[in-house]
Amino acid sequence: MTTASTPTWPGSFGAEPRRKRRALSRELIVETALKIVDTEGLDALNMRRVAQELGTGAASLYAHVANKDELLALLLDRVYGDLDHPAPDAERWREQAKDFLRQQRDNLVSHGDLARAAMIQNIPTSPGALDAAETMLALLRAGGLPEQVCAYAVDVISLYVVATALEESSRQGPGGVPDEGQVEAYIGGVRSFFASLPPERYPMIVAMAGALTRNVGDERFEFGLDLLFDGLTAQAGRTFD
Amino acid sequence: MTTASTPTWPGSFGAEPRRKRRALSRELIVETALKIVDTEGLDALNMRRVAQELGTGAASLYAHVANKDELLALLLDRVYGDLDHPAPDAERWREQAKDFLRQQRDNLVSHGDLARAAMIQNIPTSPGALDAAETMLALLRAGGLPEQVCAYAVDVISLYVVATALEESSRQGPGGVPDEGQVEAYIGGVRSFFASLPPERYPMIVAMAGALTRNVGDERFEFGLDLLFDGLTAQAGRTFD
DNA sequence: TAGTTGACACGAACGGCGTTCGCTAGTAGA
DNA sequence: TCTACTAGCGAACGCCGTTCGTGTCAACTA
Repeated sequence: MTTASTPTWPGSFGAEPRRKRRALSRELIVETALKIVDTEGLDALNMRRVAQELGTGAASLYAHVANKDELLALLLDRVYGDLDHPAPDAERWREQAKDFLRQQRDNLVSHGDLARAAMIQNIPTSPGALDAAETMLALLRAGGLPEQVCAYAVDVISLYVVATALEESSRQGPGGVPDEGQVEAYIGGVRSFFASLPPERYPMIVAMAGALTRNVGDERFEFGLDLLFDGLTAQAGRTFD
Repeated sequence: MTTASTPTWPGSFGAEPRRKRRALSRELIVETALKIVDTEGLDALNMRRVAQELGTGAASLYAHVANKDELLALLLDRVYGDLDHPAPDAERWREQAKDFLRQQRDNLVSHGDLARAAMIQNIPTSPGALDAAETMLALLRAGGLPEQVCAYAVDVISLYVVATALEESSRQGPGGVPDEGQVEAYIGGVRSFFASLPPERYPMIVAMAGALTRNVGDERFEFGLDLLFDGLTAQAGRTFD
């Protein structure tokens, strides 16, 4: 049985004049993928979608990128490459470090929910992520902290940055602009959910519904930074083994 | 065109005596899914696999579970339901809190890389997760910390627990038993990678390769706990607005 | 006991995904 | 101008989550 198909003609009728061969490249693919993540979110990113944006088929991408995981890694590296690295100054290493972390967070948040990809990636091995780790280590060491404290701390701290970036981006929709009212509506929904819980089982959550969903600018993020760096001073004299 | 198919007989030849109708239920599905995650990891969990384990088809599951996301949420709730909740004691709230967090971490790690599902789930709304949050809030309040400090801190802290559980589970393979040598091989691989980096670009990382990959028992996790709780005491007097 | 009915179970299929295979066509060198 | 090579690409494979329409069992009614 031959199925009837829409008639086609191998030649060209002038419409769609067989796209001139594009100079496909890693950079172009990464840039295109990043644009999709920025505007439509990480879930909208797939190989076909990237290829379509470039006017080609998904298969063509595999000549430049091993697989989707590698593409995600390249995306993250591209974003981590956008950082300004401070030269450690022992006098103000703490503010330098905090600024550097704020920068990382802003960078991530400005690219939709790309932070989700960073969260899965357990250990940073890309040049950009390694650069960031190197700078953080240098800053902590400039603060005179013991080697092992720095080693452990750099993990905890970057974890915090990525996780809060993820939380922030999930507050905002997948789309581009944050949309103030939309964020407020989301927060408000969570607040009224907490407030509506049975008070006999969740007395604390109900009573603290307001405090739990408070979202004034970057106060929440800054609190975590203070917490971590205050804890760090307390650990300054710690020795291991 | 009729395609030739392998001959079948609608009746039974005695083999495969048409499985007795199973009493499918939410609990049974969740339990089965959990077993799969435990033994084969989160990636191996899919609706067909669960159904197969229950001797049925994937479609049957959807009568009891809305979709895969709900199944994951139920899985997490099931795991968070296994916690022992301490009654807050103002004299030793700190150790109580730390013990409670250690318990959460052990619980997560004992179920493969289920923590990855917890990481994606941004805000806890399931009974089990809410119970855990309630207990943590009660413990922090028992410590006399300001309301807003507790509210922010409970977020940061549970984030830390889930994230380190994820890190730990990714060290161990997807399989059940941790396998000591396997973990050591993984860590060793990361260490030699760090050590092999160009020292002129990554002087800190190369010099600290040992410290960065040190993995002595739960020392790493405990360090983070100390860091957070020390920071918390430093924030004890903080006011907002 | 025989008939009816409604809830549960399920095979098959749909659309979308990452990835691969093998043909095609454009380009650079002889 | 011819040839060899390489990048590009359509089509297909296998897997996924999910849905649809049908089948089937068990309890209730008469």
